[in-house]
Amino acid sequence: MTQIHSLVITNGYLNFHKPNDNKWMPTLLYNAIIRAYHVHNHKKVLDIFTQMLSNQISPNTHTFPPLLKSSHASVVTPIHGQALKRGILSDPFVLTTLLVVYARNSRLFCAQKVFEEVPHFCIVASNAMINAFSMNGNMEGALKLFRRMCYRDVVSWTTMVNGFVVNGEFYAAIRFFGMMMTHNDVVNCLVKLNEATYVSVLSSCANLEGKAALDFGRQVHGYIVVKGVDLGVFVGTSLINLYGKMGCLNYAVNVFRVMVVREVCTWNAMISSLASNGREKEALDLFEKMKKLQGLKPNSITFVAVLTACSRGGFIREGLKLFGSMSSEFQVVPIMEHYGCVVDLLGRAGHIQEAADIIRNMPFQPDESVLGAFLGACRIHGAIELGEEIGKKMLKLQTQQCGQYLLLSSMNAEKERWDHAADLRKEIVESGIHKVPAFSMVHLT
DNA sequence: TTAGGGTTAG
Repeated sequence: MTQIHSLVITNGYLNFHKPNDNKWMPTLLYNAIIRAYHVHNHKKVLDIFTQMLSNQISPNTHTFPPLLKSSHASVVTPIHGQALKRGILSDPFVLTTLLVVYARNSRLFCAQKVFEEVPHFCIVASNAMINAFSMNGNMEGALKLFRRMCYRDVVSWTTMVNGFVVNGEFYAAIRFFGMMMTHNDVVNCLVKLNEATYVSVLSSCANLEGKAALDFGRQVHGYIVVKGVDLGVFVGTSLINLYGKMGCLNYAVNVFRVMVVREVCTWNAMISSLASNGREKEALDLFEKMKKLQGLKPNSITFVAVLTACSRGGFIREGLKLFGSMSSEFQVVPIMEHYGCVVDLLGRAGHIQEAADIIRNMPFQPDESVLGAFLGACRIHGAIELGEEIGKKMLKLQTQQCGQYLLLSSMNAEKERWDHAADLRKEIVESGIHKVPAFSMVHLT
């Protein structure tokens, strides 16, 4: 990439207008380079754009989409200004990209303002705006716009279903999918469901508990089979995830077997399913197979899955070995989740000191998930002093989840250290953390 | 040459 770039520069194409050249030539070249950097090394895109301007080459409508998508949040507004200055702010491609980028940076109001500038009804911009609302937690706005649209396509419907999923409204997602299936748009074959639609609805089923969600997911699976939809990576992985979460391991294995193309995420879903259904050893075997037979490179999520398998299966040595190999062998830098797994791994087995050492040597501050795993272990194995040290740290974090503090308090109580237990409860109250009252629900049909 | 929706962990 850099070599091609240098070649173009040394040939002088990017620096001046040659008299008889097509005057758009430098713009086209810059656009091509910006697009290529956007894909391969997006941090350099702004530099190239600056260079373009300093060489007095005019950007056009094709310059802005990859430039905006590569840019840091802090430069979106100045680039917006540039587009305005260049008189290309009525272009739907530029406007839609701006809208998407503002929404991605949680600037919903700016996204809405940009959307209002789109001169005519544009299905792509409208769908992008629906997504902007959903990603910023405003499903009401998304629904209002969806209803107002003069026509909708499969992306409009799927974006709505997915919006409910990312906002945790799984029942609403399933209901909306049901509406979609009976709507004229679909019934009259104006809109054909695609992989993304199935993925969104399967994901909402997987996030629910109970037989009803499993049955619905199986119906969707049946529909996919009847319609002769190829089991692509996305749909296949979603099905494995659904069956794995629902405890139907055999179904998950069957889907995994018939899939022709499997990517890392597919293997991750299968490894996780095995790990969470009591087949930890098979999860680790599959991990070996993935590396050796398929030559695939495990990613961050793969390691969460295998470390979970080790933790649940009590494979301490294997787990520590895997954790140690992450950076050195696979260039995967451990993040909070991995530390959580290792602390859980050691803690469950009663290696409290080693778990504490891991926490002390973390390159960043542990969060409540890591400390919580440790505290749980301290409680089970009666390590009161260490538990207190970590518990105090958690109080300093001032999170609003009180479960773990109460756990610490009960630890003291169990050991009949009532004064400590009482002090801790007092500290909890003073730090403004509230206990969420437990509740149960009865579903009336 | 350009814009919109999707899978995997806890």
